[in-house]
Amino acid sequence: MEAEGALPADRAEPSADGGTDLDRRLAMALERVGHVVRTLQWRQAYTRGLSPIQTRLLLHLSGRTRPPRVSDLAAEFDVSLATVSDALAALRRKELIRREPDPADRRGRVFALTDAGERLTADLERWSTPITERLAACGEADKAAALRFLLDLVGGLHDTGVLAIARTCVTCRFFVRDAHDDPRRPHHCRLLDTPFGDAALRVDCAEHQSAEPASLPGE
Amino acid sequence: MEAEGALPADRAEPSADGGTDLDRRLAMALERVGHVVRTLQWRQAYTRGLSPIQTRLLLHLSGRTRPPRVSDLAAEFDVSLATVSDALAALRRKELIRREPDPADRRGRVFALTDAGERLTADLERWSTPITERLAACGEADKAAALRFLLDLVGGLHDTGVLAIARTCVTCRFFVRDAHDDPRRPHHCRLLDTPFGDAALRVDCAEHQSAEPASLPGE
DNA sequence: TTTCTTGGTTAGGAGTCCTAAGGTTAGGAC
DNA sequence: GTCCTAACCTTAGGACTCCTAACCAAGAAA
Repeated sequence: MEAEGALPADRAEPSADGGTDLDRRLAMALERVGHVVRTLQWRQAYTRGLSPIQTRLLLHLSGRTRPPRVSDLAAEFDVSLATVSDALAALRRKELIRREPDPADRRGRVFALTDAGERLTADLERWSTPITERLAACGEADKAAALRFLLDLVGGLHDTGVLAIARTCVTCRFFVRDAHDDPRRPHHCRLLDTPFGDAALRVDCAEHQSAEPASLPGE
Repeated sequence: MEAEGALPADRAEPSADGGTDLDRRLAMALERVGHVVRTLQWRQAYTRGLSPIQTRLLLHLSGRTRPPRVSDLAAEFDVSLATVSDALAALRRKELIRREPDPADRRGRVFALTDAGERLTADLERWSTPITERLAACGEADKAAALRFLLDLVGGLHDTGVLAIARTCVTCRFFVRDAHDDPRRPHHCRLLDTPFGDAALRVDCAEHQSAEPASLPGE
């Protein structure tokens, strides 16, 4: 945690090492939030005898339409194959997940929750209740703006290669930003052929298809 | 990662397990951001031969006015004394930090960066450049709103006891929200006796003093 | 076939994180 | 002053994360 200057700065002065003061404080705020998320997930998992990555794997497995492979999960969590393989083995020992050869290519293995895994996962999903309870007090417009801001940020970081995986609207080829005049529902999803607003932006859409040429100058 | 419904929902329908759909998606977005922060810090640290908690300790030590004790650091990072003690020992072996008995109470130990530690820390602080670079493209008003939103969230979670430590304006006894009519600088800091706006909100203020009775109904 | 390549697993090592069991120091009681 | 107890920290032991490197197994190509 970096220190802050002696006086509150509210102008955007470009500073010595990259980013304005506001930008750096915003990054610090994101770090604080990240810490909260980590802590909440950890607490939820610990009492159930699970480790952080095991929890994240279970949560990810739940609600996937098609079961992922080891390499998918490694890319998703930005860790090595070995690490995921290890954690998956632990979950298999606890009989929370099932492993099968990928029917499409029998070198690969795909994973799915067992019934016990489903039940536990439903419980783990409650890690966020302290946050959602707190959010209930916030204004809908503020929340929609925050959602859009955060997704634009992760979308941007995905485009610059920082993040390997991002299945959010703002990186999807079906997404058309500000396609409509209606300020309530400016965006458009070409897959569902529906207009929608910031508050409906998806974080992790099952139908997501990457808009690869996002970094090209033309189009 | 929970799955999302088949249609984009932009109304605030209270859902089965706590929180509206928007609230849950916002929590997921915060998780994504947390993942990005973790990943960036990890990458910055790994090539320097440091582990995540070692990095966080170094960053925290830098720019503290008074050197913290082991128990302070444990509370800060929501881990046990043993864990911090361990990581501090590793940093001491690498001669990045110095340990001394607390002059005020010689049971305690206080820690400060060595010169080598200072130099390395200046480098580690650059973990956030991918984020700040991306933020440079965002509007100042959006960033100020996001900063305020995030700090209100961590402030709220601090009040409800989820987070032990929060040295942000919104939890400080010197902070008066919306004290002035000027929409550019509505808030007031009673310590510095200065009005300021959302964009100047601090994340980790050295002068912070906890506003304890925040949870009381009266006042 | 034989070879190359890709997808996973396993082994070994450093580090995180816990609980439990020491060692010091501080502050009272006597 | 001496003893006791509480506070602060360190160490030990164990499960897990995370890496790299070495290893099998199955598809693809020669």
